[in-house]
Amino acid sequence: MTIRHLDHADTLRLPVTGGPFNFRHTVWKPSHYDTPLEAHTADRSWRTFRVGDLVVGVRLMCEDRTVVADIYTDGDYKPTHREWLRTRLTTSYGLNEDISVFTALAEQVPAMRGPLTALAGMRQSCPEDHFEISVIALLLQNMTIAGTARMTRALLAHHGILVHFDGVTLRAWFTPVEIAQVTAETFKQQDRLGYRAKTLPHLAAFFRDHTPEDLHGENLMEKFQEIKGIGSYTAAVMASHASRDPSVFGIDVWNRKIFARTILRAPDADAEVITHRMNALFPGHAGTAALYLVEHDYLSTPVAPLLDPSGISAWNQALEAPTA
DNA sequence: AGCCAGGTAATCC
DNA sequence: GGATTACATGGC
Repeated sequence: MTIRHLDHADTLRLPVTGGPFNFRHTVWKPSHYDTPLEAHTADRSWRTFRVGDLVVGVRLMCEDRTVVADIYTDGDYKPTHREWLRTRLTTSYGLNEDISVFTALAEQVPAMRGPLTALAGMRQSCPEDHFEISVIALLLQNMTIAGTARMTRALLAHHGILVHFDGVTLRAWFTPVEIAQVTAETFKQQDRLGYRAKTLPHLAAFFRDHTPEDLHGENLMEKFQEIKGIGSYTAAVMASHASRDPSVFGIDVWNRKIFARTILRAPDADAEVITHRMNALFPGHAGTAALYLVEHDYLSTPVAPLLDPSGISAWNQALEAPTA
């Protein structure tokens, strides 16, 4: 179990455009389950990224209308990496996105009053790339959050990269190329993915052979669902998060009840009814509305609460333990 | 001890 | 077609 120590290599100052910005609720989402990929305190966040072969640790803070990203790496950091990271971070957290159209629509909907007030300026976040978010969506299929978190830890412990930077210990994703030769049997026996094990090699091959850019828009969604084990939910999570399509959201048995309760004032409802209602209320922005409804629902009882700064060392020890 | 979970595809009428 | 069921797993 080797650990890689990443050194400070750069500081990026990323301007925020497009109206109000809520740093904390953009970078840390109350509904997101705990992973070794990131850590958050009240005013700063740490997150790992892959830039191809390069492994990068990022510490994020916010000064007024600027996100300050300190970059840590142990590789050969080149100017192209700087530009790639500038683009990746700006896109991942929607720093250049204008959500005023959504806000104007939401102000007309009583059910959105609470979410808008509490979360004003929150934007979609997806530090994962298309492959990584697809793995997460795959692990969410028909599984409890505890089970999804367990499988995520197993995959990252066995196939990811353990890193230490700026006083925190985290893991970084594997790339499609790095797990291309891992068999479904290994994912099943070693990582305990259950029936999802069969899908992961296809996911890796898909994103090894296609860049999301050359399969844009609906074409990507359609091609993606040709993979056995990838259905409308997993594809929608990829589209709404990594492709950042504000009109799309994946419906599952969990958020379905949240939407039914908040929008339809019912304990539950058919997915088709919810989709129709959300699209009618928020044409072109139903995905953003879904994001606000879910995060507001979890704001008072977050799945993975913010760490106290003194809690970071305990976090580190848990990850560095051999069984992590 | 069972259920069943932030789905999907195969099978059945 | 739409309804029903198997799929793997382990936390509660």
